[in-house]
Amino acid sequence: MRESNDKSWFSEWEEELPSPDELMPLSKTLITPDLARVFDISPLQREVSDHLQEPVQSPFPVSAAQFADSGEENARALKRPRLVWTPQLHKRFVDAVAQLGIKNAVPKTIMQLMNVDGLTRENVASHLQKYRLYLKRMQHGLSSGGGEGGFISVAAVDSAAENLFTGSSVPPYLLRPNSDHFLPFVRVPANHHQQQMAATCHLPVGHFRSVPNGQLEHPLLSGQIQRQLHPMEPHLQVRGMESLEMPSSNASNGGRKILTLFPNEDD
DNA sequence: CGAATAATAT
DNA sequence: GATATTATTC
Repeated sequence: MRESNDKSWFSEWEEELPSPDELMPLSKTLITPDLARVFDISPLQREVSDHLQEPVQSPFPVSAAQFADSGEENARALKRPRLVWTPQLHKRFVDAVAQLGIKNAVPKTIMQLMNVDGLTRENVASHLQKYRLYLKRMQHGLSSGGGEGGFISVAAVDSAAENLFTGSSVPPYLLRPNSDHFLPFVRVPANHHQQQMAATCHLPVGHFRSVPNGQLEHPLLSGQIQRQLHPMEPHLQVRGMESLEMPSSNASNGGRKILTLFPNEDD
């Protein structure tokens, strides 16, 4: 309808627009440098993909940590965000525990060895509690199993995992990374010298079908790439068919095949 | 320190 | 709304 004299008001409108350098850049932080310093917020929040040895930076999304301000109850009011145990952080944790040995692996020493900025003893204590529960259940789950010769036969498989694999439903830990259901992890003699951690589980034979390259395919695994199996073993992941290995000797125990999942190489 | 329990997050 | 994860309590 009214197209004709739009040019004039548009020009006026355009005149009043702020110039480019009057605009706050999209990337500009909303936290002033002063505030950042006071609350120990790193300006760039480097990725934690650090080179080994370097202290890990604060694992918190926004690390509102040190209440080093001029004594106000203000400081007490600020609560730090929940810690997220990323695989990197967890790796540090596991390494620290392993390095300390079971005797000295208590929250305080673990925390010190981890050397992570902003990590508290309580953080570690909480995680350690969960980690111990995991270890306990894992030990309980696979008590006996004498495996030599390529593969370990797992006597007792975690009941939840067993049931879910036996039934026709898709196992939840392949769908939901955060499920507490887990596969039992065992030490498996690797091809040559060293042992390595691996997860084994039983799968119904009928669900497999052979594919030309000699490997086996399973409907629950196809398309499942880079899926974490258990929060306590974040480095163990299903990697499509590449991680599927079948012991021909063990091929038929009770109508099951044993699937072995190996951890990723990268670290 | 660690188990139990509460509080959040998904 | 249940479950998993993290925090807090004792």
